[in-house]
Amino acid sequence: MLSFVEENYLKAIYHLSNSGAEAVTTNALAEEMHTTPASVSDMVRKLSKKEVVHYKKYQGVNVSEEGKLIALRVIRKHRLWEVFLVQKLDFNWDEVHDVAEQLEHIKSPLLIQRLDEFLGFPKYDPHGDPIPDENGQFTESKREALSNTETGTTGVVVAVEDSGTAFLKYLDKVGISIGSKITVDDIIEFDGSMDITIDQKKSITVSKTVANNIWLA
Amino acid sequence: MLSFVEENYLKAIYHLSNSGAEAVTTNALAEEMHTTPASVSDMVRKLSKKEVVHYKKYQGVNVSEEGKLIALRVIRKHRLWEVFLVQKLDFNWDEVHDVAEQLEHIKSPLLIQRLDEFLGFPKYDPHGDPIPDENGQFTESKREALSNTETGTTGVVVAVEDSGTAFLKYLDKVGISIGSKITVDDIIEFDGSMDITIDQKKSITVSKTVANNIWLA
DNA sequence: TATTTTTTTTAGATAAACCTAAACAGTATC
DNA sequence: GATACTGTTTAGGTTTATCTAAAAAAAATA
Repeated sequence: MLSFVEENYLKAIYHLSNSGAEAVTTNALAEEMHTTPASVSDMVRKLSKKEVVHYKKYQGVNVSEEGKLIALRVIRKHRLWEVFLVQKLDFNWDEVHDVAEQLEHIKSPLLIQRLDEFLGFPKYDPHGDPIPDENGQFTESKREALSNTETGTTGVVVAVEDSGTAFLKYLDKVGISIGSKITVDDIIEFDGSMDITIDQKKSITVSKTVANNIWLA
Repeated sequence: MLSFVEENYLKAIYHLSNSGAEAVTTNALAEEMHTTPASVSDMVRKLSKKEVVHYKKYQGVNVSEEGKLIALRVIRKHRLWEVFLVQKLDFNWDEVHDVAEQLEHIKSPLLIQRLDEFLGFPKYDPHGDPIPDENGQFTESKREALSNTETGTTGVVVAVEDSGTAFLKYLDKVGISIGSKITVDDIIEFDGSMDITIDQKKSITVSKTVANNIWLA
């Protein structure tokens, strides 16, 4: 049985190795965990002894098969709680993260099973991120960053890459949410910004940075 | 901000001083917390420095006004989560305690406020124990043990004294739950057992022991 | 290739929550 | 009132997760 802290490290390692380099460096992990490289070295050695990560000195870390499953179960809990908070308790999607960060560590398989059922077995969280099942399996879906599409493309927003408050507030302001239908009207070559129409009503221009953070399907 | 462990000590001190002696002894607290008297001494000194308990060496402990409010807020969270587990996630009332023991330490005033609202501002948990408000105030209610009533009395079950699995299973079997309407048809003087009617439908006989553990209002 | 810089690890310390063993305070018994 | 007993506290040690400072390894640069 892993501690809260160990679970959080595992989640961070899984997350980092899923978004870039194959081996997660000590410094990157220290930054992600808001701690020092020295602390990371200690913890990683401990996780390695528990066989939930693969680790060789100076070579970075990666989750083991067992560690990956543990990380995915924590992610599952996190995302199910986010659905609960938004759908049942009327939280805004930018208010849920800190609370879900706590709730994800509650240990009770029955609780998660019942919560899943209560929520109607959701497959995506309020940010559009997929919810793995208890075996760590995702319901696969093809998706594409808005910034990768061509003029004339139409798609539905299924996820956002950046879950930070600032970005979500911006999306609320311009009227984009999960489920919004977006049509690409024009792409400005100069800076990669895009003219888009939201739900066939409102037309706006979004920067390349914004377009990079919106997933369509 | 208190740690999980400190919150649990505070809850235990509050609980013990509310059910017996005025000053809680080190040994009693050690037993309640499943730890050693030495550990209790350490912790109590620490809580005293934080001014959440009153403590003089060799004289036992008691919660301070501030400590009492903290303890009551933890109890509030515990009981609200119990209501959630039973009402929304279909837990049996004898399955909720361990999970609520974890959930009670989640720190988010907004979460508790919204949960309270979602549950319809319940005043009692599934065992009939009263839920304090955020200021530690209980909604007072007059209640009476079934065993203390007279023939002809009608009342609603508002609480059970014994929350053990065996008793709760028995109540489920005979069809008594919180909210059941009970009419006292006859009292057998010989052993104090009672003939009662449940919800104006089913008539059964309950022993004095059972009647002692059911609260009516 | 030698040297500098960056990254990573180790060494040694700290705080929280616990432990065992020993000392001390308070109470009961003779 | 001295002695024994029980209850409580202190002393010293452990584990977990952190830190700073220093050492070691790897990478970058001259």
